[in-house]
Amino acid sequence: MTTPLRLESLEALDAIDRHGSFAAAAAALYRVPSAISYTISQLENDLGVAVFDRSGHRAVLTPAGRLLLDEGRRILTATRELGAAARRVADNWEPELRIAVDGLIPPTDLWPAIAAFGAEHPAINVRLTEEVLGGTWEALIDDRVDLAVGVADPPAGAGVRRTAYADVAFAFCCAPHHPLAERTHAVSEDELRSHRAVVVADSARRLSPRDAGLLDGQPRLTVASMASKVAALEHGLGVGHVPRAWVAEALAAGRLVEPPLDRPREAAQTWLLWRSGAPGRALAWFIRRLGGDRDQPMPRASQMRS
Amino acid sequence: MTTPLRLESLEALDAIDRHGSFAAAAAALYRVPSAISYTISQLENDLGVAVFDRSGHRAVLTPAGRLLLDEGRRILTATRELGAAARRVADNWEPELRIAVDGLIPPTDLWPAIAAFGAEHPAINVRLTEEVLGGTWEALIDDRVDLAVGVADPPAGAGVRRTAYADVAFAFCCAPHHPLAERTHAVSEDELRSHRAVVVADSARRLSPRDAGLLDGQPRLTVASMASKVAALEHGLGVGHVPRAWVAEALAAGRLVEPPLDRPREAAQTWLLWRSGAPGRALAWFIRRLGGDRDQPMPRASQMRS
DNA sequence: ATACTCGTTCAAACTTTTCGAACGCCTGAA
DNA sequence: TTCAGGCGTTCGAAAAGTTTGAACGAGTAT
Repeated sequence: MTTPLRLESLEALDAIDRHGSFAAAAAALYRVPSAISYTISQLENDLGVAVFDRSGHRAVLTPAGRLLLDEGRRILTATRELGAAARRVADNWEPELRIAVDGLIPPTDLWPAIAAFGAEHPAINVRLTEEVLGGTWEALIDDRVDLAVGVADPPAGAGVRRTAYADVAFAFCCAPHHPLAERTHAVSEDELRSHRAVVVADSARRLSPRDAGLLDGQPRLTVASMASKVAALEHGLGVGHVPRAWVAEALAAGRLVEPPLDRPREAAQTWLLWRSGAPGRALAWFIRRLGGDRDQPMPRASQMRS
Repeated sequence: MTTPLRLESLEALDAIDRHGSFAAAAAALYRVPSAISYTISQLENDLGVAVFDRSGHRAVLTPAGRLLLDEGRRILTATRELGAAARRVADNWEPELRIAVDGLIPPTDLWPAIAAFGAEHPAINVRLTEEVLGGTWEALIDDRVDLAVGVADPPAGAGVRRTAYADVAFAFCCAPHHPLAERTHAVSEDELRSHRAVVVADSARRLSPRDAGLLDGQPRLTVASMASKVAALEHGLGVGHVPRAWVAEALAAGRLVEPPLDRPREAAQTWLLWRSGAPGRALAWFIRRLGGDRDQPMPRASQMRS
């Protein structure tokens, strides 16, 4: 139940190794050599283990001493880091900020912000997850993430705040060797229904999954992520709407083409969402960086579009 | 340079959380409540952070306090474990024992010994690697492992001790659909030369690789491990000698067959090897368990069979 | 109301750590 | 070889830090 080791002993051990002698360590720690001697013999007493071999003239580490030095340094580092982390928490900085990016947004969109944050606050971890449709919202309200980026039609819900994020424009794509690729006049909804659609599965675990604007009766290929959807489209496995940012390069390179559509899909307004209540400073940093200042409360359910 | 945290503070924090109140923690630590109060306020002073919220009647952890408690417990555990590990090292127990098993020996051969060791000494790590031919020896003399198991023809070398390990009998195998499978009369060396041999690559990184008793001019398929060799033989990719223990099951199940051979390969004597010098107690444990007491010095080079 | 528990504060008793001086040992230069 | 200088230990005295017990105010359960 009692700690058989004092941090000061490890600190002395570290200083001795770092400076080469008891005397030099004493100087470095603003203490007198006998105090270091005392601290080390106290360590040896606590442990019942010889840390230095004093048979020669200069004290030299025993194998056990070596282990204490090496592992002890890890403990010292962890301890200092813990102190610093506690101070950050008290200062309202989260130890880790968890962000979910919706499949609508290419994760690369966030890299500049994350890089900038990392440069400013190297000690705060950022955990990025990718979610789809309802999964993004669910991750937020289940407290699995602190910030949701790029949610298209946030359901009504108390306790969530939001600010506008990007407008996402869609491209209707298929592979160049797909039957629809040669079309010069617009494709009707009826005609579309006979071609397999590639859709991304809702990543919600708990809430009922939502459809992503699908025409009924259309055959589907369901994949797990937007990246897989793009790959499936490129391989000619079907057709589908994809955020333009995901496929700009593939369209330019000719790996995908855009058949004209009778009723093109409208751009979607997407949002930045976070739970209301006092946000931590890391969260505030990201909200400000990604969303600017246009924070607004979630509308009541009656005001939501379905 | 100075540690802004005392282990006793973390211990007090842990006791408070564990027992529910300052008073109960004091009792558990055989101290008086005011001493606990003192220790905690010292922690708060060191850190400049409130650990408990005293606005209510009972003190309750702040978020920073929660972090200190959770992470502090890890530090306490690591510290205690370090003390114990140092004591073991001083007592000549290695913190980790590294064992190389030669490809001749199925790794499962060692599991009973490793399981027994783990039960006796749960705190000592065992690292098992698999090597082939010269690689096993090399791992030992390069100090990448402490013990080599199942080496067939150890080269002469100072500074290595040995004791006999298993005799390994070989089976000459091929797949049932291989041309040699139907043979009823013995296969000559000449004839053998026209069939592809599956051989295991020597895992030595530095020393010149050794051949594994191969007939010159025979086409080869070289694989990385005995397990791959068995798999290759089962798929009919060639023929080869395999330690009987590796293929007993495949032979019984008919996935491999044994064509009769003109000159069957003799069983090989294998050895347990370790560097001479005072062995740690974990090493001694394994030597005793795997090799019994028949430890004998390595013969001089002139006495070695090539 | 009352009795109880909680956590804090304070001065006094106590324990631990640091200091400085003295010592013995070894190394390297003269 | 001697000798100067550095190393690490020991010891008593001084300083610093911790623990104690009593007193207190504040909340809770009866």
